[in-house]
Amino acid sequence: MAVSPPPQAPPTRLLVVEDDDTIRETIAEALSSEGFEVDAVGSGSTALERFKGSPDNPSCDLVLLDLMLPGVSGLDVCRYVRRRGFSTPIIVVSARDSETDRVVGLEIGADDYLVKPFGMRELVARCRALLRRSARNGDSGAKEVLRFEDITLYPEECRVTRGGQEVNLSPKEYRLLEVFMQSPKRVWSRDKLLERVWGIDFMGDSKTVDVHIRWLREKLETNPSAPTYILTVRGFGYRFG
Amino acid sequence: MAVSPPPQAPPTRLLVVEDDDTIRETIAEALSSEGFEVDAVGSGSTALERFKGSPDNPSCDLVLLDLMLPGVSGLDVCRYVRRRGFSTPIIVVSARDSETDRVVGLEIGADDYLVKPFGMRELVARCRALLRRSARNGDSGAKEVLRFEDITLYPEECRVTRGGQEVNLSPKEYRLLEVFMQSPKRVWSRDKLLERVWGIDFMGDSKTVDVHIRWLREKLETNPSAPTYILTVRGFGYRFG
DNA sequence: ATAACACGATTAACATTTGCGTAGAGCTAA
DNA sequence: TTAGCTCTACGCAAATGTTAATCGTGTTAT
Repeated sequence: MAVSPPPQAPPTRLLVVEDDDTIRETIAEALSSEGFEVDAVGSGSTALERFKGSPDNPSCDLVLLDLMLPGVSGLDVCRYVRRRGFSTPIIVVSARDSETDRVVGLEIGADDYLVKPFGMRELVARCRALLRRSARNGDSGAKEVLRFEDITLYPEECRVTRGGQEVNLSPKEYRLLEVFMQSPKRVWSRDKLLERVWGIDFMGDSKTVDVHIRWLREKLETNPSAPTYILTVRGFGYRFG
Repeated sequence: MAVSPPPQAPPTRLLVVEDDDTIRETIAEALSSEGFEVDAVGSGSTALERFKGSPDNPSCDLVLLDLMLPGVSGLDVCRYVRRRGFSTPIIVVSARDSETDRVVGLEIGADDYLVKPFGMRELVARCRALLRRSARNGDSGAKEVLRFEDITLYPEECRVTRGGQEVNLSPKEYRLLEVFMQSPKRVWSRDKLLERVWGIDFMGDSKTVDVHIRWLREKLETNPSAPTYILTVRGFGYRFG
């Protein structure tokens, strides 16, 4: 397959729910080292907080859920998540090994049921398989059009307009703008931008960002030397809006 | 007013691939009694015949695949199915129990890996869970004629015309055009196209896409070097329209 | 206030990537 | 066999990305 594409997509976010500190850490580490962004919590109630928002805007892309939790059990979490309308993929992880346990877990809305102890390679493979399946169904593909004042960015079409006029951006310029528009007002350091747009393995100078910002301004701003969209925050970086 | 007939959903069709007659019968019976339509075959080569058609017209909705088959192995079947671009859910069923076996199975494109012996209730639960997850794809059967300007694509007949004139496309060219026409304006990266048209485990170069795009333009465009249908989006991929 | 300094802006030279077009080899089916 | 399809390889040209040197401007210490 071709060279992996630059990180135009934000990293996949996994929620790990497990009360045993050792296991939780092991899992979190294994998944992090595979490039996932891991949010590891130790209780069901904390897990529930991650699903307070709208199902259209889930705070994670996949849940690893231990069943035997003190207080709010894993089954409760699963039920709650589904009842609230989230279709986030869930892999249940449990020491309970009976067929009935598995069936109940799956029927309650989990996508997979993995019995402890298990190997990290299998865990990762199952996560990947499930994410692959979910991605294909476009659950996560609902990229919304981003707007700010008279600027519009169409993620599906890699296209930007200002005041209805097409703006022709290079890939780096486009991704910079995309990152900016995904969180207006937020200040981005050069390093964070490099990480988001160029990828973690970029080894060059952070000054590179300056140049691309300049070019982006050239194409977006009315007066590139007195920008109104992409603002400089001296000593910190840049922000949009 | 007449009573409207109950909206009858077509039954879910499962393909069971298992060489052991007893096991195959047991599985087929268990699944039939759950309301599934079961197509049980005893060899890999027979299974392959079920995937001769177009990925948009799969002959089944889920595959239960034994790995240890005489002749064409289960892994071969899985690989073939994915390589041809089918996204049909696959549950691998195997006596092989090592973590490596499972990881390989999942990485090759299976959605789940179930170790023999297993209970029928769990099997059914896993089928249901997987179908539930895949269901969002839902539009199996839509098969509408796709039009854009003077180009028309007839999915049922795998046929394309431009200005009423028949355009003779190879399978890859046809699939490419089909993917494009299913979402006009949308930008497709080479990798995404490989995934959609070639299947997830295609191991070749993404430059391959370029060449097929070239051929497609050759047959579709008035001036292939100045395309008006299939446009290049430098740094991102291609788009239609 | 002003000089020294730090940081960002700007530009141009240079390097790399990307896409196009072509040719040819491997494979399969008629 | 021939013919069609698929994939890989290579060279070219243009677009894009990176580096580095210089210029401006705001900040700070004296």
